[in-house]
Amino acid sequence: MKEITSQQQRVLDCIQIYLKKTGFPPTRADICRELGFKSPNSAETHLRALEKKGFISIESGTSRGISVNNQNNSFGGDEYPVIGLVAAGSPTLAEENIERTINCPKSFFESGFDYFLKVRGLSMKDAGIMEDDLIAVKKTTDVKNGDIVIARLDDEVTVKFFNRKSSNIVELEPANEDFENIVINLESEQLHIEGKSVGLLRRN
Amino acid sequence: MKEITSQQQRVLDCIQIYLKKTGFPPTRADICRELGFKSPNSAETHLRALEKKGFISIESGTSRGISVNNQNNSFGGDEYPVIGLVAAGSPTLAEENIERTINCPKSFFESGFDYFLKVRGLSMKDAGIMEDDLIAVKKTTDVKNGDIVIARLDDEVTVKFFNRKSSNIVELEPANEDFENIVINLESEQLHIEGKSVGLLRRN
DNA sequence: TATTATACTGTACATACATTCAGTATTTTT
DNA sequence: AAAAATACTGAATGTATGTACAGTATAATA
Repeated sequence: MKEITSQQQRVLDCIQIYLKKTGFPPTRADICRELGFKSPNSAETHLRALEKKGFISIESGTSRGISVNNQNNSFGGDEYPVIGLVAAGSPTLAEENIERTINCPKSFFESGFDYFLKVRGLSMKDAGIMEDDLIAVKKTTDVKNGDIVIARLDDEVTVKFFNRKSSNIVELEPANEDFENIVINLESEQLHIEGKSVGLLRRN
Repeated sequence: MKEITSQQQRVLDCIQIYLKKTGFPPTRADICRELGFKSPNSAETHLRALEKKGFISIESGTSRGISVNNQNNSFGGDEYPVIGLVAAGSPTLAEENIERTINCPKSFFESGFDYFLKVRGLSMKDAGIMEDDLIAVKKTTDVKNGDIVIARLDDEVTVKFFNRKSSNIVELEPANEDFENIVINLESEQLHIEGKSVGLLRRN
C-alpha cells in the first residue's frame, strides 16, 4: 500500500461518506459534484490512482463499481479469529487453531483487542469465566497484578490471574478452589505472557 | 413493515449477499442472473414491492440505487440500549433507565436480541454472570426449564434460572448458594417473563 | 364476482455512466 | 534536463442500466 496524496484522500473519504449516506458507491459525476471538480475525468484519474495504490477496487464497465478495500476504521467491523485453547503439549495459539472468525467492531472492547480465545475448563469460574466462553485478548506483555492474563509455559497455554510476588517470582492464580496456584521462578522457568483479557463474550 | 413473501425474501437476500460480496448493490440484470429470472422486469417488480413494503429504498433513475432499510447491512451495526437493573420497587426496564447504547451487529447473538441488561448483584455468579456484566436479552415469553430468564414480580426485575414445577408453580433459581429459590404460585402472584438471556458481554 | 397482488417472459428505449482522447500546468522523480 | 506522476478542464462515445409497455397466469382480497 503506497502513500496516498491529500487529494486522493479527499476522494477516498468522499466515497466512504457517500457509501454510508446512500448505501451505494458514487459515480464519477457524483464525486465531481461533492468535491467541486468540473470534469468526470478528474474523478476518473483519482480513482485509477487509488486503485493502483490498492485502496479501492474498480469493476470495469460497471456503474458505481467501486469497492473500498480496507473496511476497518470506524465504518465496518473486522473479522476477529476465534482460537481454541487446546490441550497441553500442542503448539497452540497458532493459525491452525483458528476455529472461525467473528465480525465485530474494532472498538467493541474498549482498549482494542486482537483475537478471541475459547476457554477450556473451569479454572477461572469464580471470575465468571465458564467453559466455551470467548475471551477478548489484547496482545501485550504489559500486565499488572490482578489482570487476567493468557500465559504460556512451554507449550501449555492457560488463563489465570497474574500476580508478581517479587522480581523473580510470578504466581498464576486460578479463580476456583479446586485448582492450585502456579508458582513460577523466572530464573529457572520460561514464562510467556501472550496477552491479557479485555473482555468476554458468551453466546448461549 | 408489511409481510414479505418468500420470493421477495429471496430477492432481498440476493441484494444483501451481492452487497457483501462486491461492495455495491446489484442491477436488475444481476438479480435475474443470480435468481434465474429471464426478464429484468421480474426483478423490477420485486424491487418495487420491497420498496412499497419498506424493506428497501430505490433512488429513481440511479443505477444500482438500492439501499436496504432495516439494519445498516451486515457491516455497520445497530445501536442497542443498555438498561440498568435498578433496585427493587422502581419501574425498571423503562426507557428512562437506558444508560447508553452499544453498537453491535444484529446477528451478534445467534437468535437475535433486543437490548442489554446490566447485572446487579451476584445471584447468578455460578452461571458465570457477574456484577456489571451485560446480558443480551431477547424479548420473549417462550422460555423452557433451564433458561436464564429476565422475570418481573410486581416492579422487581430479576435474572434467574427458569423452572416450571407444575402448571401453577414456577421456581426462579439463583446460581449462588447464598441465595434462596423464589417459588411463585401463578394463581396468587403475577409473574411477567420479560425475556431470556441469549448471551453475555463483559468489558474489563 | 371483480379486483388487486403476486410472479413471471419479452421487447424497446432514453439516459445514466464509464471511459477514452485531447489539452494545460505544476510538482516530483530519475 | 527529461520523464513520470499529480491535478485538473472539456468534449465525445458506446454501453450498462432503469424503466415503461405489452402480455400471460395464479392466488389472495374485497
